[in-house]
Amino acid sequence: MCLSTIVRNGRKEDAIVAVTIKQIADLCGVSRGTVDRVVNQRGNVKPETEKAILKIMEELNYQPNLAGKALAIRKKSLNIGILLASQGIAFFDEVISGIKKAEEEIKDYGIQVNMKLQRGYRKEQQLKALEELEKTCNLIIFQPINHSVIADKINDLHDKGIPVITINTDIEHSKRICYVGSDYFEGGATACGLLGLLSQGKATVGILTGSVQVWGHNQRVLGFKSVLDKKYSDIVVHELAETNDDVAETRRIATAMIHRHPDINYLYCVTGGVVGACQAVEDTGNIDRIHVICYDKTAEIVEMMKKGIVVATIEQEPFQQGYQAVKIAFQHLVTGTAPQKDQYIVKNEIRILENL
Amino acid sequence: MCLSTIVRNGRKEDAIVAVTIKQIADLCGVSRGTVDRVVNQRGNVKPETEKAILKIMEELNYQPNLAGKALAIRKKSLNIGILLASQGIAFFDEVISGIKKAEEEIKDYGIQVNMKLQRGYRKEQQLKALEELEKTCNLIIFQPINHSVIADKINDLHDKGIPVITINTDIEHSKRICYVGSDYFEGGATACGLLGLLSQGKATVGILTGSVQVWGHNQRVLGFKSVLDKKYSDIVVHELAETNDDVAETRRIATAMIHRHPDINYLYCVTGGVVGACQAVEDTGNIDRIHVICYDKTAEIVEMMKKGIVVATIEQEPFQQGYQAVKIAFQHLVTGTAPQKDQYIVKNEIRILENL
DNA sequence: TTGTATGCGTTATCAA
DNA sequence: TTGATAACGCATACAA
Repeated sequence: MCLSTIVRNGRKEDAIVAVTIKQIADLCGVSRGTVDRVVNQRGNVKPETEKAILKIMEELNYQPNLAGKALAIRKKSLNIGILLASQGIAFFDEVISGIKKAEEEIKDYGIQVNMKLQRGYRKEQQLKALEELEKTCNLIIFQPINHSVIADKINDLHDKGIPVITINTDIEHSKRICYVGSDYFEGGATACGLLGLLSQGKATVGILTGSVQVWGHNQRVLGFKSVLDKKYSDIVVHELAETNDDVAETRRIATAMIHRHPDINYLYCVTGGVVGACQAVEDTGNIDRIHVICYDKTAEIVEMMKKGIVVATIEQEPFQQGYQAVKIAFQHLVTGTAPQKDQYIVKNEIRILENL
Repeated sequence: MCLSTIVRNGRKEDAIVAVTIKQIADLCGVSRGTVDRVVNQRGNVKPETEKAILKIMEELNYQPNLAGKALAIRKKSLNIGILLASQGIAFFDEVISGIKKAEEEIKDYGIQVNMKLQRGYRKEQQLKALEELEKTCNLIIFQPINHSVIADKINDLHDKGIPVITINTDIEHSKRICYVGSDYFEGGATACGLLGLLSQGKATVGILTGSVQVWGHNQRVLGFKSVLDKKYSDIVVHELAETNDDVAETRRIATAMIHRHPDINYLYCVTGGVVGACQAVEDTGNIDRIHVICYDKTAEIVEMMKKGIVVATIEQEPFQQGYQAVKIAFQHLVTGTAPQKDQYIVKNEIRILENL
């Protein structure tokens, strides 16, 4: 059903009014209670009446009114739990802004948001936090560590009736109801496409990844290489080194890399520690010759863009990640229907100094 | 007031429950009706009681419940009118998707959306459509033609109690309550920054603008030139030609331009007619030498990106333009408060083949 | 100047 | 297996 009236060239295409339970009840000659039982599948309805009601519902394309539901649901005080390993990572500030914005929009539906922020990626710590949250929450949004223990926990929660939405990072073999985050492979492909354009197809690259254990990091590298293989035979990748997302380590590793391969003129930072790479470029006196391509838009990265060391960075709509995840959770809690998509993929956005 | 509970390092920061009119009434020892009169400034309240109620409202940070308002308001059936000069312009398809999405979210609040799509930019036509809409709508979202007659009409509507939100294009000296759209100057700056990076600071450019009469087009050219002057002394702009957004005309003009200046290696399309520019590149046998930078992501532009003629395009979140405009309109209608910002600026997003 | 009653659409409880 | 009724928070018409 659609409330809108679209007028094209003066002809009205449609104009319909919403249907209520009361109307259906009247049409079927039953009470609102009975219709409610059918709509929400509570049982205890004579098969024939149920069939009749379903038919009318179908015909009139009944869709429950959210505002009405909201008011009625209010007493139950539903709870959305959120768990992020965001402590100390600037990227998540925007994610949290998005969460807050969505929370603002749904708060009148009596739905609380309960956010836990952790530091680091230890699976025991994450499990413990999940067990805390499951006591009070009706749905959990979190950024899973890629380990089977976590997947098992998700399935456990699911079976207990607590749906899980993964955010920022997905996990395989789990019953999470959907994923909200970026396409890391595309992110890697974008980096390579960009590097190809900036270097006019001829470059020597050092890749600094966080950890070869992390799925997202690997996906980016794979995406990068796929474009490399397809389009750029004159772009050479000399090395791929692990930095563990640490600035100091990145600085050391990048410096050594530059010394080993003096012809490197691009550093591709797959994840954190970007500032370390930039420092290595400065340390070795290569500001004008070596360019850095990376992800996210932290204050430090913006600084490095102003210095001309980082020439471009790729963002993945952090605000939207938080906003969408909460809105989808809300929809699921209030309507009870499964999300329309298995994955809600945000965009990989290229930023240069001029469109920061 | 905030419903959320944030736990950082195990410490709860806050946990509050929402306040209702009923609670305030009880606390003040008055009836709900009286509180309602104060909240909605309907008058007829003894100054002292009003003061007391306001004090409690302040203390408890009362914020009306949208779901409750929605249900009560429902009988009035508020109407949002939308007017776009979008017929035949692919860009607006996404804007309309955003409008539909927002409409979906607010339809249960009893608010209808009434959308009029026109072809072309004649001010008489636009005035007529506005006069149609004003008969039935409580708020109008539209894309104004930059003419004082339209500004006057906006003020007229405003004075009649019909607030106006401008979308995609803004207009000066008018009482529109806010603008939702892109920053054209930044869009131009982004194009130049990108061109600078791709050409490694050395290029010869032909600029194809739509019309020097259109404010947005000019802003882009100004933004482009500002970056040019600041950063790129080796980028030369040979010509700036008007194409009136027409494909055939763009093709003709661009072809002539290329013949006049055989050293041109970049065409910067400020607005429509991009395909014409690409055809000119093909016609003159310059596919490998001349690159096009443009705006928006239509099917034709994607084609030209695959061919390698368009190397990058800049999008301005068309979906968000539609979505945000309607959501802001909704907020304004339901809460009666002015929008928080004067301008809601969407991002200029750079797209290349890999992150389309 | 203030209070009361009713209804918006849905859910939940109780009685039939 | 059903129907009636009372909330939820707000707006409004009407009564006091």
